[in-house]
Amino acid sequence: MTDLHPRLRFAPSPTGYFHVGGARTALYNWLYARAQGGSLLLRIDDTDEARNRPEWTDGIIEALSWLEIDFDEGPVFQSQRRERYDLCAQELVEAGRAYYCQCTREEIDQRVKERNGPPGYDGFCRELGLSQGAGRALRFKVDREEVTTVSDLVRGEVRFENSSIEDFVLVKGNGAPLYVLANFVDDVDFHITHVVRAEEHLPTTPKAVMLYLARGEQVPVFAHLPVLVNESRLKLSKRRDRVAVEDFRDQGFLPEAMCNYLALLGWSPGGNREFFTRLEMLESFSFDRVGHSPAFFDVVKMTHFNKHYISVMDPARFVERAIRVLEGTTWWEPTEENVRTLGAIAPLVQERISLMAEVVEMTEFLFRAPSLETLSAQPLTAQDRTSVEMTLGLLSDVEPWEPLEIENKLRELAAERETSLRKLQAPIRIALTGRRIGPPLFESIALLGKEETRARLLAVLDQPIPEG
RNA sequence: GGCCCCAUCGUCUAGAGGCCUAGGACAUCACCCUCUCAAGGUGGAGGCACGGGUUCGAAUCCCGUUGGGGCUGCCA
Repeated sequence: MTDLHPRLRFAPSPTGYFHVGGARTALYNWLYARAQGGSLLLRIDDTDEARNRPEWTDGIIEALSWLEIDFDEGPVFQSQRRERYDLCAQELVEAGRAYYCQCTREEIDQRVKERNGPPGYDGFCRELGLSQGAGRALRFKVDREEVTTVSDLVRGEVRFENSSIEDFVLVKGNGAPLYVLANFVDDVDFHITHVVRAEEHLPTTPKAVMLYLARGEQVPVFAHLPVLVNESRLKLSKRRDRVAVEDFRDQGFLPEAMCNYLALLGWSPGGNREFFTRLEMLESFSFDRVGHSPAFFDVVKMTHFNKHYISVMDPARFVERAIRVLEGTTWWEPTEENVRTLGAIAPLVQERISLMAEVVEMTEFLFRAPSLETLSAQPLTAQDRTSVEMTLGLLSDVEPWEPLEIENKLRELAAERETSLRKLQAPIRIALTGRRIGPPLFESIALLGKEETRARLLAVLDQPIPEG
């Protein structure tokens, strides 16, 4: 428990995509370890073979690296440490701290019903002296008279009456170790000093503490983080809620935005600032500033962080990322000219979008003309047609072909037609981009080039005039 | 049911007895700016769950109530 060199671990269970709650836990572990000059271990808690899959492990590791959460050691796989758990179990039996039990779930429930008492195991096999055998689970002998205290950096001392804790299972009937046992053995073997995890683990923590005490090991310090909840204030669940880090990444969330948002979900450095670099978070992080109540995972607010980080991103890096997004379309060709065009429009796009995926709809018009369907879905009024026709005539005189010149011409036209630039630009934008919103029009026209602009304006005039 | 945790605007939070007529951010509404959108500016609405204490003084401390959540698995 020496604070000079704390040792922490993040121990996800590979039962699905990487959960944002897991990401938050990993981040807090990382923040504390780095802030204290300690070390961080990655452990894969894959003791439940029925629910784990190797590809999930790969996904978790990949997502962690994407979030720039790095580890000093690991990954360590619990599935490969079976003999350590078996040995510990055996020693617990020899020391009289654990015993084999052959009760089935049905039998236990039946007895609960008969005695009409509290649910849970009643210690039926405690004094039977059963030996190891097929179908027999190993249970820890809880000292009913004692009180177990958990020292938590977030919540202080939490007391549990042992009488409220049943003789819990350490090893399954098929010989497979359970979380409490494997977790304890590993944390001891790897000299873990600080256990940082979500609050849902708090009720089982006294079981771990009992194991430490029974084996005469130094009990680590715990830090239980508030759970993340959905809009119904229920714990975020993989089944019900949108929680996969991979999904957010694919949609165009930036790792720095996610980390910044997640850091502030349950922790606050105080004051009114909300944007923090990793270094700044690290400098002010501490568990005594972690909140105690469940926090709503708000994608809308995270999107706000994302928009900010996109807008301040290094332009070259933005273009790089934008290209990766465009590579997912059918029409993007990575020619030198296209990359140059993208680079030119990039700053205007960068300050507008919230998600990287929006690059597609913001830039598509530069690489291909709007389809006939798109145009016919937004028919021009007679007035708009005249505007487009006049624009067409005007634009051939523009020299040089620069945004400012184009703007001046269109302003003149608006004045001439006694309309606002606002109204004038609308049909032109539709004709050129097929959309009502997009990057600033004059820059867009300039980038499109005189010929392409003319061609698209002519194309829209070719559209049939709607009835009425 | 039992055990544990928690409780400030819709949301995330600041607040560690007087600085609070409770601050910020997201979301929301109005207005301004404006070639669309975005950004920006100004302003508005919106909260200390309730009841008792303690104290000269409580969002802050204590107790209770209510409410919410977590766990209650031979999952993690």
